[in-house]
Amino acid sequence: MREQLLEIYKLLFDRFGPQHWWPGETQFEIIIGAILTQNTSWKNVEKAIANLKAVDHMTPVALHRLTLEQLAELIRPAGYFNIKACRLRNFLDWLFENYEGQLENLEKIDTVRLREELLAVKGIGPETADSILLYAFNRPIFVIDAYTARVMCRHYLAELGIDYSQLQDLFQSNLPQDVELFNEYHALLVHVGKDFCKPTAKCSGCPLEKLPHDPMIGKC
DNA sequence: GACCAGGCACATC
DNA sequence: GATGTGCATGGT
Repeated sequence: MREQLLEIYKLLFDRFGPQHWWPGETQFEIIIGAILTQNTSWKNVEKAIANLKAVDHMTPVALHRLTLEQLAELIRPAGYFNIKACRLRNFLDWLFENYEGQLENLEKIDTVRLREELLAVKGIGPETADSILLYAFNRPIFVIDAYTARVMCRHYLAELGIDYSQLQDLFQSNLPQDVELFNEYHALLVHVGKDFCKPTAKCSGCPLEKLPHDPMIGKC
């Protein structure tokens, strides 16, 4: 498995190069983006982030001062705006009630505990927590998403229906615990997932095309 | 107009 | 524990 995972990484990196993830200017913006992109295309998230920046509210203090209604209106383009406004508020409440609203106070928390605390925030699930850990806090955690499952299942490297923690363990136990590797690998999987590995797409031109695969495997 | 997009919580069985 | 459903905008 280790060799296969490294081969896939090499094929993807050689074709697409570094992805420079996460798209976001600050640690806080990365976190906000991670929550807003839940089941939503990044293009829509960009509009919501642009709205927040346009009114100079891309900071914990400014965002925490908004009413839920104001927050929801600003993030409307990202979809699910009412529920996501609550989720952002939940995160901010946790940050202010426990860490004085300072992200730097989270830096000293060990990875296992920080993950548990993030998961305890209502609206932050495994993928969102892990995206925050890897991309905002540079912790060696491998992010799993729908694209990851799709690519792995299509190439017979995981069973259909494999759950989040099993798939995450597959990567983390077979790869060096390297933040940069985890960063690029996940970003590359998203890239190939978008371009070539849609449920009904053909594999023609995919850098993984030469590997054993079943093009009929779509959603996992 | 149908389908999909970088999930998650909750209800029901 | 597994499965189904609501949440919502915007692009293809």
